[in-house]
Amino acid sequence: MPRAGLSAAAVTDIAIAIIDDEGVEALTLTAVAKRAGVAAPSLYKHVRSVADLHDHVAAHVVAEMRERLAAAVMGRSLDDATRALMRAYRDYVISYPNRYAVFPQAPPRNPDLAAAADRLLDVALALLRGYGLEGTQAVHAARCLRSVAHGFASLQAAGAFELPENLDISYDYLTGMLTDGIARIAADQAA
Amino acid sequence: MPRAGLSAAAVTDIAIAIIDDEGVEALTLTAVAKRAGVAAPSLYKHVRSVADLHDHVAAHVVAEMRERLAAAVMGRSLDDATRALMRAYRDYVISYPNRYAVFPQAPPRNPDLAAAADRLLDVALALLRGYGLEGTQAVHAARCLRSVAHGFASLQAAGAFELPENLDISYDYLTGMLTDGIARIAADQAA
DNA sequence: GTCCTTGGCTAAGGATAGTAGCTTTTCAGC
DNA sequence: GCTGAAAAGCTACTATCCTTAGCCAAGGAC
Repeated sequence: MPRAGLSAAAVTDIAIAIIDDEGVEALTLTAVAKRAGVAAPSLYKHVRSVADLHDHVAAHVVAEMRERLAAAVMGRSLDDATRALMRAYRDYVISYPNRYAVFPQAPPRNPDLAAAADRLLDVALALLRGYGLEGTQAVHAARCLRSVAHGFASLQAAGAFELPENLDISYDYLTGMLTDGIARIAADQAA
Repeated sequence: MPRAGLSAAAVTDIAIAIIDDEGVEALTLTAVAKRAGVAAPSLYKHVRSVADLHDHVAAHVVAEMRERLAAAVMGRSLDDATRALMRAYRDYVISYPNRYAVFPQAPPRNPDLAAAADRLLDVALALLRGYGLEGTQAVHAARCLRSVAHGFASLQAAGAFELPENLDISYDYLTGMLTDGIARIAADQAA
């Protein structure tokens, strides 16, 4: 039995490839094993469980998204940065429609995943700090930002928007709501 | 073997009870059969498959939500109605946190479920018509409404908002963004 | 060259969805 | 009331998936 040269990272990569090709519901240990050219139980040398594999994939997705969002806001500020962040968020979903399904919604109990999520949140908080938002008001603004971005992204990833009307325009309206709303929250903070 | 007196509706009710009690991931035919006091294969007399059962539950949830939203906007118009709709949307999630997880995001292929979803959409479209929104602009506005309401609701249902900051305030900001945004879309339509 | 860690394997067990085919209940129609 | 058929149960079985247990070979450290 020649070694397949697997590793935790390689298994995660295969899992992501499966998700991209066949959707998140196709991600089973059997499917991973088949692609890796290995018997299913062998995967347990690299992965604790299927849930653990899911967490690894999610951590990868969150980190990848954080990179993109951070790059997008880099060198920008205020509404310009907010628009860039929203654009990057949606671009990610368009690039990898199936990956967004593993994006964690509940606060993750897996520490690595939680750390990745925190680093993603930091990007948003840095953006909001540019508006002078701190503390309580920053929390409200972050919740709004997250709700809007996630709401649209999850619906788009799920294929909810069927009508022929231009999605870019819809998203521009949504982005405009958000920038105006953040300005409002910042004004309340100043008051 | 005395009859248990099951029916498709009774099975759906049991499924909903399981979701309420234990979450959507606990909904299995075995669990339903146990509560119904029946062997698992017997359920196939009332249900086509587990996916079919899911669709029935989803149709129930969508119809229930439509009733609540329709009642909330009744007798109101414009921003007053929008605020009432948003409030009712969130109240539903608070009432039945586990049920929202079966809310269909992708356009359902099950005809009954699709019909229920259409009737829910009608409530939103009627609301938007009050703003003078029709056609393309109504589509954009409906997408915004849906994204915001769904984004916040799905995150809240998943338990995403952990911080002690008052959620009502966050949601009020979000609602304010939406009413302002709809006004903007309506203004663009008038232009 | 030997030894130990590592990464494979097969075998097996438990949960779940679903099918096949049988039996009993129930009830409509006579 | 009897009868016959549809409806609603059942057991037995298969397939898929996750997971554990325990064995064996590969391959590097010394």
